Amino acid sequence: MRKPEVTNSNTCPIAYALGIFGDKWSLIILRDIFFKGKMYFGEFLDSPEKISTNILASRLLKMEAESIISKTQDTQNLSKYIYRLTHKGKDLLPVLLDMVEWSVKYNPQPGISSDIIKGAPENLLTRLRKEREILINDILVNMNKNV
Amino acid sequence: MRKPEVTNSNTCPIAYALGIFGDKWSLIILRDIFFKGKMYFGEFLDSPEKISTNILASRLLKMEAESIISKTQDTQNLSKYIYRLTHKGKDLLPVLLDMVEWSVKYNPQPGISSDIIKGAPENLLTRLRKEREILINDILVNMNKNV
DNA sequence: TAATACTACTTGTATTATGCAAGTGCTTAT
DNA sequence: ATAAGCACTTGCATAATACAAGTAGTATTA
Repeated sequence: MRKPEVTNSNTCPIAYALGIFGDKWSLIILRDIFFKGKMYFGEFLDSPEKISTNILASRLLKMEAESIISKTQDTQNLSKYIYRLTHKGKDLLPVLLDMVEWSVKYNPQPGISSDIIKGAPENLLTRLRKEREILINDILVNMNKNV
Repeated sequence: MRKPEVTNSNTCPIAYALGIFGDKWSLIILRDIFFKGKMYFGEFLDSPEKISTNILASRLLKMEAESIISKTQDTQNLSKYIYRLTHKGKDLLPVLLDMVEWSVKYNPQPGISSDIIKGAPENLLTRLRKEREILINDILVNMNKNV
């Protein structure tokens, strides 16, 4: 991987955002953190999309460099590292939720992504539309509770 | 380019969305349609991001195949084609707006993306938060008025 | 305490996607 | 009739990704 591109602060907002997380794998990782509560390198490898180790490493590095996630050593097991969302990263949840809402509307046979929102799969769409703030709070609160 | 991957209807909503528009160039094109009012192949080539013709052609084809955009011949000039958003495509505006909102918050020196929203650059953030529905309507209404 | 396994990576190579320059075919203006 | 505009396509060099294997530090097991 080459040196992570320094954020171009002179581009338009969309281009700025795309330069940071506008690729498939970064968003898959963010999904796993938000909706699946994942924190470890090995957990990200388990996703059905099958990200490879070098790409995962490069994306984690880039998102850490962009202050979207933080990396800390696991005090319970020093060979593991914990990846968490920063505030800047948590603020990306609306983007992900809009994608979910759009997909639920247009994908004929959607699987449920929000595994972390237990017991509320069928009314997800309703909550996305009418209880957005509450839903966002629920996800953020449940995220790091080792579901 | 290889045959556009058939939409996998069994994936999670995020993966479904990413499979359709989850790459830099598709979203740049959508930005140009939503915020710059672009409609022609040649107009998309003019963006500062400098998309190349083969990539532009492949993305337009894919988004057309996914019913995000439609392609019609320009009756005023038969050598030109007009690309417009379908309803499915217009429903992606919230995703783009969330990206703008996030970028405006975290990019120290943002350029203004919403060229189409004239006379309201400084209170964009306010509108994004408090008048979202009105803003969405404004953008969609102004989009195809050859600004 | 030595050997095995776990965890987070890195490295090398084949494959795929992208960037760039040039060309093609149809339409329109001169 | 000729040239210019427009939307592509094609060929090739370069860059990104996928896949398999290897490495180094920590933890577990015998």
